[in-house]
Amino acid sequence: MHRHDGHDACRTDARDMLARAEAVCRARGLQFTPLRREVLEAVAESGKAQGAYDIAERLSVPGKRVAPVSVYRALDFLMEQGLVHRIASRNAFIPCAHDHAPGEGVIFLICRTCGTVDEASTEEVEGGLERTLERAGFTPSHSILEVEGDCGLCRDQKRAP
Amino acid sequence: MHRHDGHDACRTDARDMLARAEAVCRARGLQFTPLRREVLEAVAESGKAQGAYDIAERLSVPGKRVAPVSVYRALDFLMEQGLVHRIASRNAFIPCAHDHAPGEGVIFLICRTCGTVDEASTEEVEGGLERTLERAGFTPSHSILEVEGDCGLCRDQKRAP
DNA sequence: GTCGGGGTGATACACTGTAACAAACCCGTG
DNA sequence: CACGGGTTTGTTACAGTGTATCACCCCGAC
Repeated sequence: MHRHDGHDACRTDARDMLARAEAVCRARGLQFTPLRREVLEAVAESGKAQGAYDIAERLSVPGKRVAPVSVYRALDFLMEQGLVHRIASRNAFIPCAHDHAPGEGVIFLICRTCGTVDEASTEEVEGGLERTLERAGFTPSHSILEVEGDCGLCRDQKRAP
Repeated sequence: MHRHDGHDACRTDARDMLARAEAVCRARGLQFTPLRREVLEAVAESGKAQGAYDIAERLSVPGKRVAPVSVYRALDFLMEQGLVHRIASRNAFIPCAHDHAPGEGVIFLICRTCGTVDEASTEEVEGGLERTLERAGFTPSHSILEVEGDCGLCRDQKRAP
């Protein structure tokens, strides 16, 4: 599982992500264009979840404006390739921090204090969730699991300020 | 747990809900105003999740327009009292179908075919979720659990058309 | 070359939600 | 009854999120 030892760790993640994204696209015969790279970088450069408009603003420089619609298209692409996740409760996006085991879902751990979003595996809830759905006669296709609270760092800082 | 035997069942639920809402407000010394009643009725009259603007339109009649902002205020009130839930992945609202055991969460079962939203208890995933959060050093304050898929009725209809 | 498809730019628009202020209402008190 | 304070609602305006549409560009295939 992915853990934030400190916020500098994200920088390293970003480099890994770009390499992974490049590999994924090459393997699937898809284009990893400059825009897509820049959007992925913008998402990856912060542990926090980024709004599409934030990304657009960050990528815009005097003379070259990146419109939100372009960001959305790049994000759609990146999400289809599993490189970016959408946080429904925040209307925001985060880089996918790790390769997921096939068939396994993700729990998003959203820190309400520092805004970072961590990922955890669903392996320990999968069984109970399946039983619950089975009992309800429901056939799942996609699950959203988002938990808001305080991450370890912020909790410690509150306890010993 | 709440089960949809057929869509007519929702009509009955709606009546129960209004009675319960009235009781809850009286017990807490809060006003169950006509607007709040109408909004709750509008939400309850359909098993589907309703958008705030849909509700506003449904409540508006020639000569008396209900503005979305009024609907939002009523929804905020109803959510605070636990009478209505918000579905984050749909930007929509549903009536709360049952009294929740204290300290227990809800899983929303969203049918992508007919749009109805059912509720299930989190009791069978609670343990695994707590262990996962504990391991991640994360202190939860609020969880969102939404599953999209096919409800029993729609699955049966697909299997035997 | 030109034809076609994917990607991008640009504008406009739809949908979702909130801020701010005024008017109406309720209710207890003097 | 009149007053005063809190709550609810109406109204307008606006911020934030996401999509539709069309034109343009690039590049590879025929």
